[in-house]
Amino acid sequence: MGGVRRTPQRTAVLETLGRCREFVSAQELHALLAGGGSAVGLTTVYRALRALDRAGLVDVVRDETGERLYLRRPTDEHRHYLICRRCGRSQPVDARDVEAWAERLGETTGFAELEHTLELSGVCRPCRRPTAATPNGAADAGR
Amino acid sequence: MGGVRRTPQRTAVLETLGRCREFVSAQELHALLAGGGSAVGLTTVYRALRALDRAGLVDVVRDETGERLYLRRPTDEHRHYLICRRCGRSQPVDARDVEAWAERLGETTGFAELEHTLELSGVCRPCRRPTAATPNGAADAGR
DNA sequence: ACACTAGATGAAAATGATTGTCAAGACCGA
DNA sequence: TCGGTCTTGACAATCATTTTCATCTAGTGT
Ligand SMILES: [Zn+2]
Ligand SMILES: [Zn+2]
Ligand SMILES: [Zn+2]
Ligand SMILES: [Zn+2]
Repeated sequence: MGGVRRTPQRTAVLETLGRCREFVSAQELHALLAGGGSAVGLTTVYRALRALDRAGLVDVVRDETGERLYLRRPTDEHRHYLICRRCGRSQPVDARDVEAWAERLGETTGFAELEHTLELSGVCRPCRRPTAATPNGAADAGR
Repeated sequence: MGGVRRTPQRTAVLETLGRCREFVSAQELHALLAGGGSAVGLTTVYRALRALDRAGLVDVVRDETGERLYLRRPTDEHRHYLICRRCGRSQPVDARDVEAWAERLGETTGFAELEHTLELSGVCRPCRRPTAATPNGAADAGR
């Protein structure tokens, strides 16, 4: 009985997501899918992403509005990213120190089943230009 | 010209928030205010909380649904909290190591104006009872 | 005390991501 | 091939938060 079933929709979602080099929202992914032939229902995109999240195959961050953004994860352990508030570019950071710190937290606080989310943001070098004004060359690359 | 104006509504929001020992949502705060004589419009509660946030007078966390929760901050520097997923109890943690780590991140990555949010959750000791069943004594304290 | 105006209020409507519904369709083992 | 289970997707429903906009007011200057 039962198991996760292989369907063209899920395949499409995973493939399209895999092609994305930056974090994308469910809505954006849905649009991308619609654009490239394979139209998948928005509801299905949400469900697929949630499944991928549970399966640990994607990293999830929330932007300032609370919207969830997904990125296919290369490794098998969770990561944290530094994301540019201007252009959306993301860069994985080495957070092993934080991971260790978080782990230790369980022992010192008496809390169990610890979980953590760490959102890092800033302004990347390319996005930092002299005086303002300039509408930023490659205007808003991506999200 | 210009400035923040002192109004009874803002006073009420700040006072009521100050009385809360745990994180509360804007909606909850609005209900509390309505309960205790001073009725303040929901919109105003939202605006007041946003202002308090900008002023750095409150700590803000987002629960798993993305809803924002506020707690009046005792000190003048930001803090991180470990929050129980069962009862909502919160406990400030010493995150100086993480703060230092985050600070260093700017130098190594070239990103500027770094910001970070760190959400920690777990299950507190009182919420961990033998086998399930028992509806947990002080059933759901708070949120 | 009075007038004046940038700020502030709040009821109601809009927004927008996410989830629930449920009938119709597809996968896969027997 | 058959049937039960898992999936899909159009659409409606949620729900926190934001906009709108007409009305009010704190606070400054006269
Ligand atoms: Zn950038
Ligand atoms: Zn981590
Ligand atoms: Zn607890
Ligand atoms: Zn911090």
